[in-house]
Amino acid sequence: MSEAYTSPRKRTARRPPADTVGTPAQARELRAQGRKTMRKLLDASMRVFAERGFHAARVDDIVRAARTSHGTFYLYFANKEDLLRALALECAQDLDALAVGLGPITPDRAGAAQLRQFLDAFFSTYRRYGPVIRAWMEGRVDDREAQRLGLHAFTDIATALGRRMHEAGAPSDHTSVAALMALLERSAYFLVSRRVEVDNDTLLDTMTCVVHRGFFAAPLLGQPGRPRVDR
Amino acid sequence: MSEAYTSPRKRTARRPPADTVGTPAQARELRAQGRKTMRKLLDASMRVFAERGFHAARVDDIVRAARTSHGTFYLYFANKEDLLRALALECAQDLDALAVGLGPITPDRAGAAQLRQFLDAFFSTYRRYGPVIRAWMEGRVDDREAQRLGLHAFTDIATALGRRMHEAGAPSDHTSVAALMALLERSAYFLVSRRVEVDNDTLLDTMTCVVHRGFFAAPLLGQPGRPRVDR
Amino acid sequence: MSEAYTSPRKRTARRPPADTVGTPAQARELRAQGRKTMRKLLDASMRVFAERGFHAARVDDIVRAARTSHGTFYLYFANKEDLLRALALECAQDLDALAVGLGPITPDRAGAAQLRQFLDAFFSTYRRYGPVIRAWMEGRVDDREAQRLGLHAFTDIATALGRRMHEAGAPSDHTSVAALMALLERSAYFLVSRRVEVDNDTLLDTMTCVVHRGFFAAPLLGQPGRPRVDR
Amino acid sequence: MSEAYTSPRKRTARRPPADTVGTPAQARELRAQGRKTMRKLLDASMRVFAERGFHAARVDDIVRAARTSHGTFYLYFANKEDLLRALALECAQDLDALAVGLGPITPDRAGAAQLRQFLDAFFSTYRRYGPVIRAWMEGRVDDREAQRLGLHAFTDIATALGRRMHEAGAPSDHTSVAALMALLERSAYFLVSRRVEVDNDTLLDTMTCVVHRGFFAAPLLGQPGRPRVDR
DNA sequence: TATGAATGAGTGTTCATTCAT
DNA sequence: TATGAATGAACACTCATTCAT
Repeated sequence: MSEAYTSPRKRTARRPPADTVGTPAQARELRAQGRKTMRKLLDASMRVFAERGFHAARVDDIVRAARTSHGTFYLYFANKEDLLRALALECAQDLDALAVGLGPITPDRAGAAQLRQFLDAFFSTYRRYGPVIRAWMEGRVDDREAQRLGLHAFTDIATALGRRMHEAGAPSDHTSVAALMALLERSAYFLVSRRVEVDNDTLLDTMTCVVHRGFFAAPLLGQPGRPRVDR
Repeated sequence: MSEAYTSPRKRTARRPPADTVGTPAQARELRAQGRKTMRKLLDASMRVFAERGFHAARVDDIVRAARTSHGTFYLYFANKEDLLRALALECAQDLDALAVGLGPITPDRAGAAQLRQFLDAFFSTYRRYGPVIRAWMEGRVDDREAQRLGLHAFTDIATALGRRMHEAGAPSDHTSVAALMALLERSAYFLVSRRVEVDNDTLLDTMTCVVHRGFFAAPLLGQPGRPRVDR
Repeated sequence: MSEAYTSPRKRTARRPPADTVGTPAQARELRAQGRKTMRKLLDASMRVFAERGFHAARVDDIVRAARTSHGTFYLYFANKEDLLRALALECAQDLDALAVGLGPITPDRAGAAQLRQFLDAFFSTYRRYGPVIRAWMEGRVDDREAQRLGLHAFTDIATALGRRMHEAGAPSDHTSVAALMALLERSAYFLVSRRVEVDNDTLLDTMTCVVHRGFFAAPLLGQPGRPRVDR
Repeated sequence: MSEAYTSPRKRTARRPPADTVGTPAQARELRAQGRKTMRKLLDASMRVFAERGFHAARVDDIVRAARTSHGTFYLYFANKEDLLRALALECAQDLDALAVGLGPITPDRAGAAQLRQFLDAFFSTYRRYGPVIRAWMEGRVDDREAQRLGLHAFTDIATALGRRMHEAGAPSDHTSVAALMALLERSAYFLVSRRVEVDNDTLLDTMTCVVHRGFFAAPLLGQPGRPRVDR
C-alpha cells in the first residue's frame, strides 16, 4: 500500500484531443515549489474538512485556507474527489502502519497495555484523518478509487484485529470484528468531534477495558488508572 | 416527549430567513386529506433519506417519491430542516419508548435475553430512523430544535443504560456509557447501510455477547446460537 | 459622503441570510477586468431598473443586459439589494454635489437663473438615478444601509434648500421643505418616466417660476422663455 | 364615470367552452351574502395594500385579512389586477367628485379657503386609495382598464384645476398643471406614508399657501394659522 | 357559495469547474 | 506555475391560480 499519489490532472470527462488518455494518472513531475503548493492544499483541506466535513467544504474554503487560488487547486487535483483520494492514500498508509504494528493482545495487563497503545495510535490517526474516514463511511463518495482505498485500509486493520482476537480465543468471526470496528470508529468520532464530552485518557482507559473484555475475552482486571467511579 | 408536530405554516411577515425561521409552528388545522399528504411526504422522505442521506437528498427527490409537487412540500414544511424536525420528533418518541422499556440487565441468561431484546428494538428503530439519527450525529443540522430533540432522545437512552450498568456493578461513568452508545449507533449503521456484510441475527448475537461482557461485566456465558466460528 | 463602495464578497461562514447579510464589505481587490465587469453590471442594472423598476427587475434581466452570467453577478454583489446599495452610494454622491453647489436664490432674475440651474442638475441626476431614488421612496427596500444613504442624501439637499428659503425670507419650516422635495421628486419622475407629457425645457421654466414664487417668496417676474400659453 | 363594477370572473386567458365570451365583464348577479363577501375582500385588500403596497401584497395576505379563502377570492375577482380595477373604479369616483366640487380659487382668503378644502378632501381620498393611485403612478399595472381609469380620474382633476388656474390668471398650460398634480400626489404620499414627518394640518396650511402663490398667482397673504417659523 | 389542497412556472442563489492572462 | 474572472447547471423556495369537495 505504498503507491505514491500521482495527480490525475486531466482525467476529466471531456477529453477531446490526442492526449495521454489511457494512462489515467499521468502526473506531471513536480518540482520543489509544486510539491510545496500541493502540500499546502492537502493540509489546508484537512483543516477545512475537520471543521465543515468533506461534503460541506467548498473548494473556495480550501483555497482560501491554503492562501492560493481556484486555478491552482485544479492544477493539482482534478476535482474535490481527487483531493479526497490523495488524502485517502495518506490515511490508508497510516492505518496500514497501525495494522502492521498491532502485537498480540494477551488476557493479562501486557495485553491491555498493547491494546491501549493501539487505541491511542488509532485515535491519533483519526484525529488527523477523521473527515476522510467519515467520507468513506458515509458512502457518498463517488470516486471508486477512494472508496477502494478506504475499504482496503479498514479491511487491513480488521484482519489484524481479527487475527489477534482469534489468538486470544475470542470469537473472531466477521461480525464480531465489524462490531469492534464500529466501536473504534464511533468512539474516535465522539472524541474528536467533541459532540460528546469525553477526554482522551478516560476514553482510552474505558475502551481498553471494554474491548479487552468484550472482544478479547479477557477477565475483569483491576486496571490501574481506570476510575471505577459511577457518573 | 409527546409533543405533537405542528406544521410550521409560518407567516414570516417579511423575509423568511431561508433557514429555521423564528415562528416554527403556527399550524393550520389539517383535514383528513391534508394529514394524508403530510404523511405521504414524511414517509417518502424517509425512503429518500435512507437512500441518499439527509444532506444529499433534494426536495425534488422527496416530492417525486411522494408523487406530489414542489409547492405542496412547502405547504406542509417550511424547508428540509423543518421536515427533519418533524421526523426527529417521531424518532425521539420511538427512542423514548425504548429507554422506558429497558429492564434490568442481570449477568445471567435472562439479562442477556433482556439485552438482546433491547438491541433488537434499537436496530428496528434505527432501520426506520437511521438517517435522522445520522443527521444528528453528523452535527451539520442547523435546526436548533431538531438538534435538541436528538440530544434529548440519546440522553434518555444513555441514562437508562447507565442506570442498568450501575445496577450490574459495571462502570457506568459518562465515558463508558458514551462508548456503548457509539457501539450501538455504528453497529446499527453497519447493519442498515449494508456497507458491511452483517446479518441481523448474527449481529444481535454478537452484540448481546459483547455488550453483556464488555459493558455489563457479565461472565462469558456459552450463549446458545452464538456461532463460535472464526471467519 | 465619499465612502467608496466595496464589493461585499462576504464569507458568511454558514448561512447567508438571503438578505442584506451582516458582513457587507469584505471586498476583494478588483483588478482592471473586475472593475470593468462591475461597471458593466452597474450600468446595465440602471438601464433595467429604468425600464422595469427596481422591484420588478430580475437578476436575469440585469445579467442579460450586461451580457454576462448569473454567476458573475453574484461575484460582485451579494444580491439585488446589495447592488442597489452600490448605486445608492453613487447617487448619494451626485445629490451631495448638488446640495453643495446650490447658491442663494434671490428674488430677482439672478435667483431664478440659479434655481433653474439647480433644477436642471437635479433632473439630470434623476434621469440617471431615478429608479434608485424611487426605490428609497417606495420604502420597500429592506437594506438598512441603502435606506440610510437615501435619507441622508435627501436630507442634505433639503437642508441646503431650507437654508436658501430662509435667506429668501420664505417659510423654511420642515413641512415647507418637504413639500418642495415632493414637488421636485415627482416632477422629475413625470419628466423621466414619460407618464405625463412634459418636455425638459418647458418643465424647467414652469418649475423655476412656480418654485421661485411658491417656495422662495419671489414676486411674479415676467420670465423670458416662459410661455404664458394655456393648454 | 359612474359605471358600476362588474366582476369579470371568467375573463381569463384559457376559455374553452361555449361561455359568455365576448361579453367580458359578465358579472354574476350577487345576492346579499355575495356582496358582503366582496366588500370584505375589497376592504381587506385596501388594508393590505396600505401596509405592503400593491405589488408586494400577496393574495394570501388579502384572504387572510378578509378571513376568507383563496377559492373565494377567485370567485369574485379574476385575479389581483382585477381587484385593483374594482378599487380603481371606486377611487376614480371619489376623485371625480373632488373635481366636480372644486370651486373657483380667487386670490383672496376665500380662494385660499376653497383651496384648503379641496386639498383636505384630496388628502382624505389619498389616505384611502393611496395604494391604488400609486399603483397607477408606478405604471407597472398590466391591466389596461385600470390604467385607463387612473388616467381618466387624474385627467379630470387636472382639467378642473387647470380651469381654475386659468380663471385666476395663472399659467394653466399642461406642464403647469402636471407640476401641480405632482406636488399634490407626492405631498399626500409623504403625509400618508409617514416617510416624512408632516402632520395633516401643518401640511394643509403649507400647501394652501404654496399652491395659492405658486400655481394660482395669489399674492402673499398673511394666512392665519400658518406658522412662519423656521425649522 | 365557500373552502383548503394542489400545482408548477418563475426567481434568487450557490458552487464546482474552466478560461484567459 | 499561478491567478482572478467567468460560467451555468443545480437547487431551494414563492405564489398566483386552479381544482375537488
